[in-house]
Amino acid sequence: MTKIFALVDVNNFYVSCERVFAPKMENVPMVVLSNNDGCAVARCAQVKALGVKMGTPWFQMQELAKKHGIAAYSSNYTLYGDMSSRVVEVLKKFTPSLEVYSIDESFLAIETVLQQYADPASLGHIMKQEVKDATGLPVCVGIGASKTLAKLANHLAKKHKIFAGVCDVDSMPKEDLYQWMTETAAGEVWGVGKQTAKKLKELHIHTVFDLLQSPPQTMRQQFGIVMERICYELRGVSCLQLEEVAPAKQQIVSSRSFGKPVTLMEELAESVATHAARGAEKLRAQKSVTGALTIFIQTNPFKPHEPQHHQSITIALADPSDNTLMLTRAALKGLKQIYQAGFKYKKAGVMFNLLADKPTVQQSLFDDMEVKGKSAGLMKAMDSINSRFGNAVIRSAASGTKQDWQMRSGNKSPNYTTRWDELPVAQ
DNA sequence: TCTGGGGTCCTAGGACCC
DNA sequence: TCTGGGGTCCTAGGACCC
Repeated sequence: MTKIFALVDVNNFYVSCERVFAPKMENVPMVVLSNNDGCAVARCAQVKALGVKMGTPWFQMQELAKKHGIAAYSSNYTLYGDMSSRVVEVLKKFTPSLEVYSIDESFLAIETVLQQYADPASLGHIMKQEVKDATGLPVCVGIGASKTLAKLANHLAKKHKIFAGVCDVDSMPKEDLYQWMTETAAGEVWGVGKQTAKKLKELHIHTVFDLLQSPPQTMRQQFGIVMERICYELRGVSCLQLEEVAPAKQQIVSSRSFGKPVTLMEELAESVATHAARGAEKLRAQKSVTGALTIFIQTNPFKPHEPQHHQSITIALADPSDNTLMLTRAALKGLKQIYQAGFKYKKAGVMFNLLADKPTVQQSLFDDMEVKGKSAGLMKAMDSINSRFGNAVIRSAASGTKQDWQMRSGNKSPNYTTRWDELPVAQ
């Protein structure tokens, strides 16, 4: 059966969540601010129209805020997480084949349920209405033969009123789709960021339609495997599967910027200990243990004239653990190694490396162990992890570069080997 | 001891996503 | 004065081993 993907995405998610509980804000221009009320992480439609970009520092938009009466809310991630789950519950009633892609987006495989509806767009409109009724949140729905096309459709649904929030590029006449693609910049495509868009422009690829017409194999040579996949996906060849079961995290990070610069070891220790504990909670929530953790502290990169100190250290644990006390102790031990008095620190955090079979040990600390040279240190770290997890696992699963894989598997790509064989020859 | 090529593994960092 | 937090994947190139 031909695959059909739907992407359901909440409009201005954080702002919409706040508005559900503050209806009087419905028509007031507003933003939601990051931690420490530092910068805008969500903007309503009106504020977007004023040209305020994602991540704009709040202090930089004071004048604009005064002029247009922009309200600012501090973020409440517990609320957003809860609202997110409610949306997913509503969508799961349509099909269990659902991938929660982010806090405000889900992909659904809808080909098996389509016969119950007049057409895909009708299904989209019903989803939209049911989410609105159950949660109060407005969503847009994009429908297409690949995830990338569903993303593109969702973009069109959001941007052009004519779609009324639901756009199905799969049922659309080809001339119409090509017209929309001609009117949409290549940089809007999922996976094409700023740098890539710039490079594309140099090759006179400006619009989505231009990109569609570029041969995938050629694009692979110029941009790599990610771009090749994008090109196929735009042509309706689905290369990205629905991931219904969220894979376990490969790393868990807890970090925060400080409201004010921090110079004292004790204050950093307090922060690092908190992050270790938070990370440990996340670990236990996904039933994982970590074999190594990285502690990092940073000065303010926005003040390049001030002395900068970005330092991190990775510690291999004697035993993989999810224990708060153990992890906190290790984190503080690491902090002591990298802390230097006299710097104004602006951020601190802890990262857990979860891949027992693919450890990332940059710099290891071993008591009573003289490590000569980087490589010797790494090998000792590897050996110490090997001895706990078993050699076979680590050695056989060691990561490979593209070149390694090409040699091992006969010039196939590492992550898409099975899929690759299924791809039809491009027209 | 010197020399070189091929294979392997890892790091660092870029780019992207929300 | 004030500038988010949490992720993934890919690649170039260095270090090392045989």
